[in-house]
Amino acid sequence: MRSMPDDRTTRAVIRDEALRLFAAHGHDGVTIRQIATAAGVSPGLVVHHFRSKDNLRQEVDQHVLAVFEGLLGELTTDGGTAGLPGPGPTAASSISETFLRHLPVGSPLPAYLRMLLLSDTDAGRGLFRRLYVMSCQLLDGLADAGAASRGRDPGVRAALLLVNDLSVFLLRDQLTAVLGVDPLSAAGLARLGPELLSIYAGGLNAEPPTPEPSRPEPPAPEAEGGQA
Amino acid sequence: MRSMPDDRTTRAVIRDEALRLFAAHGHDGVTIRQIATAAGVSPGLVVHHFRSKDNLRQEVDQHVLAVFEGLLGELTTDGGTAGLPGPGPTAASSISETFLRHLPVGSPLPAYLRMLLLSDTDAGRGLFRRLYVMSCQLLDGLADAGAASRGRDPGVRAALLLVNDLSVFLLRDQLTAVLGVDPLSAAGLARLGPELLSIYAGGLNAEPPTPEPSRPEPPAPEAEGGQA
DNA sequence: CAGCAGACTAAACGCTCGTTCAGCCTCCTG
DNA sequence: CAGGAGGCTGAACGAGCGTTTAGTCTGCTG
Repeated sequence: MRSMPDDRTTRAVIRDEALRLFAAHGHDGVTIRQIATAAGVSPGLVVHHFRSKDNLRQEVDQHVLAVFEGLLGELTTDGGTAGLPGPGPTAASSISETFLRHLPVGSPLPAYLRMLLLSDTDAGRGLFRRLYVMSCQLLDGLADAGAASRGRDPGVRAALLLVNDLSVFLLRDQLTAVLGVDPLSAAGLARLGPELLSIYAGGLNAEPPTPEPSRPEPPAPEAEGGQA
Repeated sequence: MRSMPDDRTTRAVIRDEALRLFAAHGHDGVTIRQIATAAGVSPGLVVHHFRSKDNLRQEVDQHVLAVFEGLLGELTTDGGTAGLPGPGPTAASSISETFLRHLPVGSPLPAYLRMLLLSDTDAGRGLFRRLYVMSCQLLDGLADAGAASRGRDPGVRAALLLVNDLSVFLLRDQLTAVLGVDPLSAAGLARLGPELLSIYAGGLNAEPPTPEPSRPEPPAPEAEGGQA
């Protein structure tokens, strides 16, 4: 090893490149040879460090879930609604948003978690269950604080709040193409947040505070459409 | 051809089996040999009828989208909110629900559309754009009827309503595992619908009409209990 | 200095993939 | 009845896959 540009071991480099590629193309869409090339090593070395491709997949899964849990720990010790000056319901819509704010911008972690959630694996089901429990606790907290009602069926309401939050996450690219702005970027959140907040605060019939009676515009959603 | 159990041509049988398998496992998760076996023919015949696997994929895509458009035509001529006696906002939450009611129960079409939406292909992007335009028109109609407000940013509000509707669709299996009932079955809709309607009608703070102040239930969603 | 352990590579194995090819059988037509 | 067209099969090809193996290099240790 003549020159090591970073302080990660070769094993960690392979793991990180596998993470990045898995996140982008899914577990089955990536070959050991691609991972090896991305990490700058030979395919044999990947198998030398991790016993097999399936074992590498499991190890990356565990690593991602561990980082995720660690991040969750930070967020709860910080205080769930810290940093947001708005009223209660904000927290309900910020599970993924708060999560993203604590990650480097180019991190492959969100995409990996998205892939896991959609992957029909035990890891994905466990992750969703984890998020569901969190959503239940969050709704319970909001209800105790008087910021929200538990509704007729609290378990269902918590599930709805969760999947609605995740939908922006899962359809991020599609929304970007249609709205002209990444919904999870700062600019996107500035546009999406108030609208979602308005619905959660007063339902679909509540009137918008700012007097701008512009119509919805079905056509011309193309890139960077500078609409209202 | 000694005995043909149905009136479809062999070509149509291959196409339908490809549709079913693609819907379940994605385009890259299915081999020509699997499709051939499912259709009861040899792999060579699949290539004989469709020039290549990629061409078969495109043809199945087109077929699915054509059926989808046909169904959309039926729904709009039937009248958008027909069959639903509830108030206005019902229609906003029933794009996928109304859609599903017009399909045979075991139809692979929903799963195929889900896969397309998540597939990062031109077909998927076109489908989402189509749904977005529909959502914009639907919000516009609701607003004209006084059933909903266009909000501060109608384009964003329409997008949010769409992705929230789609989220139940995309996470159907995960919700089934957690709630113990398929959210898109009749029983599931009976549980989910009122809750969503309540949020859309009055926001998160509106009190439920039935006096059942039970707590949200984080534990015991279905089979085996929660982890760390 | 001898030798062992571990990081690492290059080559090759067996397998499955999409695709091709030669040929059979069964109609339909002249 | 001759003959061509098309549905259809089984075998085979080349490429790429995950994995195995043999062997090289390097640094540590006795």
